[in-house]
Amino acid sequence: MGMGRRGAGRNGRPTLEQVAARAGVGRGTVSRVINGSPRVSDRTRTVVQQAIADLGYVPHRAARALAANRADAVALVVPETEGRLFNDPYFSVIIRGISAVLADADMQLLLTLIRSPKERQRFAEYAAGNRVDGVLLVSLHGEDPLPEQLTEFGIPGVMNGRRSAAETFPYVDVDNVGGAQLAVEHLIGRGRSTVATITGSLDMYGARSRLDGYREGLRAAGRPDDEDLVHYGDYSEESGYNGMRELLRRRPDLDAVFCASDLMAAGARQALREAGRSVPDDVALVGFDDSAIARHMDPPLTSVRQPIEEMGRAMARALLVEINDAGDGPARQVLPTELMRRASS
Amino acid sequence: MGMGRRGAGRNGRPTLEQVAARAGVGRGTVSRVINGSPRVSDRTRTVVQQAIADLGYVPHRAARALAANRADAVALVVPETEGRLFNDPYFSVIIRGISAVLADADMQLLLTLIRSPKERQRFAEYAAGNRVDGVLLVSLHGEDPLPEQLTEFGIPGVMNGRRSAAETFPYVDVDNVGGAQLAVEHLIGRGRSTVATITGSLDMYGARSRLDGYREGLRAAGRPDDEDLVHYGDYSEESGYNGMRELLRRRPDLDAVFCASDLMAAGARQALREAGRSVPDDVALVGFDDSAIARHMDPPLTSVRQPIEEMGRAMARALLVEINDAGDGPARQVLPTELMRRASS
DNA sequence: CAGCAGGATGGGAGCGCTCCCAAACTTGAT
DNA sequence: ATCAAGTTTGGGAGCGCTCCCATCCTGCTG
Repeated sequence: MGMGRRGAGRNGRPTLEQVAARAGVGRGTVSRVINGSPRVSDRTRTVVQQAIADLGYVPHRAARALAANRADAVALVVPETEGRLFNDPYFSVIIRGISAVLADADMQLLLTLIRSPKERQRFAEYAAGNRVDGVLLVSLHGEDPLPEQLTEFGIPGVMNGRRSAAETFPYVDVDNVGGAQLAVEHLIGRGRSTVATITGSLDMYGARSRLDGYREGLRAAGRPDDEDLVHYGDYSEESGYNGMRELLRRRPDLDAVFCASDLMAAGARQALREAGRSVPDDVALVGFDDSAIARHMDPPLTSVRQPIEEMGRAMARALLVEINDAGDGPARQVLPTELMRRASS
Repeated sequence: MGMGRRGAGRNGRPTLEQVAARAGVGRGTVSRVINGSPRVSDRTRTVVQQAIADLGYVPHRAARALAANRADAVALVVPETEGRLFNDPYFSVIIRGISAVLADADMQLLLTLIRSPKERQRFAEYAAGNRVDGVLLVSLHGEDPLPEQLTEFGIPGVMNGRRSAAETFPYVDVDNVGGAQLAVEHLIGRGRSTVATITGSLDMYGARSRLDGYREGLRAAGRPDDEDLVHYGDYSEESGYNGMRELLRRRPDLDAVFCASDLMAAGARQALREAGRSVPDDVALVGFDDSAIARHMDPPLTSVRQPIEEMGRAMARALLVEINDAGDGPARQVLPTELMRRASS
C-alpha cells in the first residue's frame, strides 16, 4: 500500500508533484509560480517554468477547482423559449464576443440552453453548487426570476438587456431609445412627413424603449405624436405584415415606417408590395437589428445596428470584474447604436 | 486538529458524507445509488434517495471528475477562420441539437472557438489532458489536422461533414449529392432545359459533392453535362453575382441555375435583376441551405434544406456512444436532404 | 445447526491541486 | 558577531468523490 506517487498521473500527464521534483522544489512553490504569486524568487521561478515546459505540464482543472473552490468556468444561459436569438446571427456573434474575452482570462464557457422547467431547475441546482463562477444571461423573458435566484445564491451574473428601466441586476444593453430616435430623425431628415411605427412586444423593455425613441424623435422634430401612427406588433414577420396593412388603412397618407425589428420590416415590405406602394418612393422603411435579412431585402433595408459582439465582450468583462472584485455595485452599461443607411429610405 | 468533516461543504452545500449520515449508511452506498449501481438493496436505495431529496444534494462535479478521472464534459470546437457557421442560423441550430442530447446525458457542453494558432495550441493541450471526454468538430477547414491529433491522443471525436470521400474520422454529414440532384431534377421536372450551376469552393468536399449531384441529376435525365454551364464560385454572395453574369454571357439561353448556397443565389438573383431577367419566368433559381435569406428573397427561393438540428443530435449521440463503448469502428452517418419549393422555381 | 456462497455495505486510500503554517534562509542594523 | 524582521520555501491537511477490498449479512444446503 501507499507506494507513494511517482510516474505520471492516470492520464499519462505529468502532475504538479513531478514538476516540483524535476525543478527540485516543493509543490507549494510550483503552485505559486503557476498562479503568479509574487512570493517566489526570480531564480526559482525560472527553474520551475523550465520544468513545466520540459514536461509539458498542464494543470488539472478538476483538481484545481476542487481544491480552490472555484470552477474557472462561466455559464451562458439561453432560455430557449424566448430564443429570438436563434434567428439572427445575434447568438453567434454575441458568443464570439464573450468567448474572446473569456479565452483570454482562461475561463471555460459553458453553454446551457433552458427549454423546459425541468432544465431550468437543473440549471438552478448547478449554479447554486458553485459549478460555475458566474453566469451570463441572454435573451431573458419579461419577468424571468433567474437573476433574482442568482443574487440570492450570491452568484455573480450579468444580463444582456434589461427587464425594466429600474433594472437592479447588472446588465449590458444597447441604446434602444437612441437607435429608434436616430431612425426617426433620419426619416424626417429625408423629407418624410408622416412617420408611422410598428412596435415589438411591449412586455419587453427593449420594445418599449424603441417606442419611446420613436416618440422622442418626433418630438425633437416638433412633430405631433399621433396614436394612429402606432401599431402594436410582436416582433414577428406576420405582425409586421398585418401591422402595415392596418396602418395603411388607417393612414393612407403615411410616407415612412419605422419597424422595431428587421423581421417586421420584411413583413411590412410585403404588405407594401401587395398594396402597390413602392419602397422607398412611396414609403420609406427602416428596421432594427441590421440582420442578414436587412441586407438581402429588396431594396436593401436601412436598419439600426447594435454592436452585438461588443456587447458580448462587455458582458464577459463585467462578469469577470464581478467575480474577482465583487465591488462597485452592479455594472450597468448601455452601448450606442448606429444607423446603417441603405436604399429603403 | 483535523476537526473531522461535519457540516456542509465550503459552499454551504451538502456533501456525499452528509447524505450518508442522514440516510444512516456509508459513503460508498450513497455513491452507488447516485451512479445507479445495481448492487444496492431496494430499501436502502429508497432511504438514500429520500435523504438526497431532503438535503437537496447535488454531486460536486469537480470532485467527481477528479476521483473518477472523467470530465463529464464535451467540447464543441469551432475553428473561427472557417466559420461560415457564423452567418446562417446553422450554428445556433446545430447547437440546439447537440445541447438537447447532451443535457439528457447530463454532460456539459464546452464551447471553444479557435481563431488563432495560439488558441489551437491551447485547445490541443486541453483535449490531451482529459479535460473533456470527447470533442465535437464543426465546420472544419480543408485539411485541418485536429481530427488526427485527437485520434493520436485517443480522444473520442465526431465531426460535422467530411473532408473527403475517404474520411476516416467519425462523422455526421448530409447527403449533398442527393440534395443537389434533387434540385436539378426538380428544375428539369419543371420543364427547364438548360440548367447551369454555381459551385462552392471546390477545396471543400461538400462543394464537390454538390457539383457531383448536379451532374448526376443531369445524367439521370439524359441531359448533356456542358462545362459551359458550370461556374466555379466560392460560396460568397459576390461570387454568386459574378458567376451569374459570367454564365449569362456564356450561355444567354440558360433558363435555370442551381446555386450551391443561398448566399450565392442571392448574388445571382441580383445579377439576374440587373440583366432584366425575371425569376422564375426567365430563369428559375434554386439554392442550398434553406437559410433565412431564402425565405426573404423576392421571390422566395426554392432551396435544399439540411436537417441541421438532427445533425447536431446525431453528432452528440455518436460521440456519447464512442465515449462509452469505444467500439464498432468510427460512426459514419449521412442524413438526407429535402427540397423546399418556393416561388423561385 | 454448522457451513458456505453471494449479495450488500462500510470506509480507507487516493485523485491533483491550493491553502496556509512553520521552517529555513536573507538582510541589515546593532 | 548577533538578532530582529522580513522573504522564500516545504509540505501536511483537506477539497468531495469513486474505487475497491474487507466485512457483514442473508438464505440455503447438508
